[in-house]
Amino acid sequence: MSHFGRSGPPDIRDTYSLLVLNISFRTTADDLFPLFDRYGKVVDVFIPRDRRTGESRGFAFVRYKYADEAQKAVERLDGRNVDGRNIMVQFAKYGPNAERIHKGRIVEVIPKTKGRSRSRSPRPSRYRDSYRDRDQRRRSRSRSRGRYENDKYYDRERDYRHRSRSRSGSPDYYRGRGRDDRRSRSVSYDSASPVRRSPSPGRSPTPRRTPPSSPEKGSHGARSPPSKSASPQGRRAVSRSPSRSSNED
DNA sequence: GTTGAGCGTT
Repeated sequence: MSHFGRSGPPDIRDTYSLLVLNISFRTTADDLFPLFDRYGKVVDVFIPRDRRTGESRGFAFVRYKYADEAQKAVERLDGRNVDGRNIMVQFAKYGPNAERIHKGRIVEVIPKTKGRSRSRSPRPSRYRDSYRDRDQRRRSRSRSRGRYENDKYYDRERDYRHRSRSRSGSPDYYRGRGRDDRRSRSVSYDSASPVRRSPSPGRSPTPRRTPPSSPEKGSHGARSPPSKSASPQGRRAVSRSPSRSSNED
């Protein structure tokens, strides 16, 4: 537990980040710290976890104080069996802000001023793209892909749950969960109950009161002629097409 | 309770 609460990134300016992949989902930073600390001075160990479930994503970041120790840890811990899983230790390739990292050390990709114009600050607009890329990869990580080898089953089940909720066709279940969590912020992660929100019977998302246009309005002076005066067959044959009559409900 | 390519937090 190196950072739980409000301890952000300590200092990565003089540290070397190692990426540990293929770790168990229940492996915590405390389990990796003593293991990596054996080979050098570990500044901090961070394991990205899911914001919804809070579980580990299966990889961790270990920051060493010196590069030689980090290199040693990579060669020594790479391929080690941790918690029954063969972990893969390697130098981090990208930084927290998607900076280029060489040998675990952050090498700024900013163009060299070389006395050209030191006052000019580069404005890398890659923040947007980098975060977008991360989100896409993150949501692509589904915990159920091998089980649903048949896409039709997966799609059918997904549609079954969202058939009446939202037909926006979002291929992600994050939408529904995100909205549901957003609407009830008082719920905590550990206190999250799997209970579904009670369906609102009086749910009327589109309270359209007056129609935007009435073709019959102004023609006869009355938009709703008496039923006994006008037969439904006559109205349907005039204003409604037989093919679109099924849409009326 | 499940899963398994990849690159990170106040």
